[in-house]
Amino acid sequence: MTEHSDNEQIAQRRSKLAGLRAVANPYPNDFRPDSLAAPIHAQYEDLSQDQLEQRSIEVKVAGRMMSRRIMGKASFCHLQDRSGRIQLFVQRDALPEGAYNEAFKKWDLGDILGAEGTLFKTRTGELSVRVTAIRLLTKALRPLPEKYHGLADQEMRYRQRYLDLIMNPHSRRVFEIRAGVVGSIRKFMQERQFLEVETPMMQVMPGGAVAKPFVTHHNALGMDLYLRVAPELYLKRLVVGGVERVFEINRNFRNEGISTQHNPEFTMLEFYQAYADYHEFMDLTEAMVRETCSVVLGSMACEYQGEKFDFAMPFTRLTLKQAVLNYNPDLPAAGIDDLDTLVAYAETLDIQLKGDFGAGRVQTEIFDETVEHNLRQPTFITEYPVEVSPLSRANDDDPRVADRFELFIAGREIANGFSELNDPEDQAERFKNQVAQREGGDDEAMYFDEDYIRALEYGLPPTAGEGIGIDRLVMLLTDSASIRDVLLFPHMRPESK
RNA sequence: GGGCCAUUAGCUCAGCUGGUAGAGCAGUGGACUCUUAAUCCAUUGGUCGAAGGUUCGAAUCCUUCAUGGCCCA
Repeated sequence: MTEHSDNEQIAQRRSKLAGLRAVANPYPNDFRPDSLAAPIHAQYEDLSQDQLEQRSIEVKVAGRMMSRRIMGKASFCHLQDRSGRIQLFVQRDALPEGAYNEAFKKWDLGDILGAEGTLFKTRTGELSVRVTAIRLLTKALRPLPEKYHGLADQEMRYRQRYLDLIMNPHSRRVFEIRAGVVGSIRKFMQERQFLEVETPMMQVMPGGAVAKPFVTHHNALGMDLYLRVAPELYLKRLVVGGVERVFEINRNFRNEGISTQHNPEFTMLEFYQAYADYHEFMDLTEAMVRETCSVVLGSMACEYQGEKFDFAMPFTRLTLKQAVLNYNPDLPAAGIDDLDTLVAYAETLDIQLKGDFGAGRVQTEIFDETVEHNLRQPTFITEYPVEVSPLSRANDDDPRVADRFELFIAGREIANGFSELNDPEDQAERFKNQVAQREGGDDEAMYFDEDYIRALEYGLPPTAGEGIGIDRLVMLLTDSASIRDVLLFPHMRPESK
């Protein structure tokens, strides 16, 4: 069906494929490599050509042909496997009659080959395989991007990630680091006796975060379901059930705009620990960030977009009010809790406020506008207003603030944690407030979750909880400017044709 | 949602104040048994993102749309 649109090069490859089909199956699956490029280099790089000659090391390698230099009756080419590249030296007279001219020379860049031979060093010192047998394992019908510049078009890199991965080793490296981050965090949690669980992605009532959900439909049940915006309420049900340390690393879905910081689906770590509070979780978070960074980067520092970040030293801790005052010298400290003062000040900043905002909400708006992007080195902001923390425990000394923190690095929110609200009657009141906001037109506000209240009524032990944005952490550790760079298949609008 | 920029051969990119489309790589044919952005000779390949408009004439100017990027909300 795409045949009519084939360009000349694809048409040529198709006709080569037809020729191959006439002789044998052009997609055999009986070649088994016994070596990988990178380990071959690691193990034998230091041997001289004489030593290699003496030891006569035989290898079978497989991979995609990325380059080829034909010099008459002999050729060099590079195979790329999952570990890297290895050069092959292919000589007509070392192969069976016809294999060189009738097969090898007719193959194309991008084809997947299997080769067998002995290791040697070229005159320029590159460890290579002197090939004694070579086969085509998969014919590639489409030509690869240009060998030198590679695939540069960002849109194509996202839409055709497979091509990006073939052409850009750095891109592959980003996703290896991503896997390392997730693996390291999982190990970190398991070492501390947290149990990994999976809770529903499709929920009858979305909860656990202030966000717009996606709606889907269950045909057999004849009902709408929501894709979760957070696993929070389910994880706390598990703590009620006695799973005193629990975590989940999984996808959340939020029906919001797309930007370099936001993808409709993204990955969060959420974890809960009974008999702990938010202070202990700040300590835990510091330890986790340090360990993750040193596991994946081998260092407790990283560089992001030209800026250096050091995780070795203690993270700064600052209350939200103090941070607001620090970055807004014109705001009188005496008026930090006074609604009229805050509103008047917010208006000088052109911040859009709604009539029902209390002092805490206005403080938060001022914080978002003036402070957040300035928090470069790792900084915990504590004592968020209860007004913007519907699931957090209120502070014992000041009921206006919650026992909550957020961690900022490079001006971005990385983590959000708090001592959990485990008073069912207080929680029910706060749900009612959320429902009132929803009825007032705020479609990000929460629903009243009766079963969650029922669970709390059985008793949620005093608990600390936290969420960490994995994508943003990976961006930081891979020096990626856009969340799309750390998602294998970021959301894209359909291609225009 | 708003502003700016981009979209030309399979890929990476040129294309000036409007005059009828180019390079490198890749491909094809030829030479070449130590190359590595291999080299040398020859050569194929285009609905210039889409649709309108202005003009004798549009890749180029204008409008709308599509997709992407960056900045802002």
